[in-house]
Amino acid sequence: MKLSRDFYERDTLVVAKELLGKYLVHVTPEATLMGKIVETEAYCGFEDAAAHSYKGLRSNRTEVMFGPGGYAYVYLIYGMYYCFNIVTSTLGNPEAVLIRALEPVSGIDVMKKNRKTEVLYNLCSGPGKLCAAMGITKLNNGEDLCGDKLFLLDNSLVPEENIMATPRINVDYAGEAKDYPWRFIIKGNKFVSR
DNA sequence: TGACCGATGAAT
DNA sequence: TTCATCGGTCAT
Repeated sequence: MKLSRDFYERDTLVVAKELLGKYLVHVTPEATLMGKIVETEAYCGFEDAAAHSYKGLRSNRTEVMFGPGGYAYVYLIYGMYYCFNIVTSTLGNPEAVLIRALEPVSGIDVMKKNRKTEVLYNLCSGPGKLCAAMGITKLNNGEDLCGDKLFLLDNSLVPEENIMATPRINVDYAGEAKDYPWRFIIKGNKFVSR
């Protein structure tokens, strides 16, 4: 069953945790690509110095974060990698969850081709990697995740005792916000980033 | 119009 | 731990 708008339009930290175990699906001409979410990071609007929307910075890039929840925010990093985020909270609240790692489920042959590697554990174990594997590019920016092309499938909640929270990755520039425990992983899962 | 730089990845 | 890398962002 597809996740609906009201799943996304809630507290970002709650959504980041509850996204663990859900399935990300991308329907492409070549294959239907699917992976289970095993690692997320929350980015919370105006007050989060690590967020692109810090202090309410509103630009062409961040515009989609200000819209309703359940839309894709895809941006280019380091001039060569894409990162896929899910916009959370409601209209006017620029918050999002970065998807950092997936456990490949289907379309694995195509993922291997997209990533030019045969190593299963290396296919989606990082934000740039999973975008390459899943065929997600800036063309998907602003796409409605309640549509039929790029969406999420429900799955049972991961029990609290199987979730681990840690500080976020590569946000050393963010002052005290760099230590917020807003990265969530499924404890013991072998497909998380390093 | 252009100076600046990053929510990474891969090799070591 | 280090380092290559370059399109895009944002302020002008």
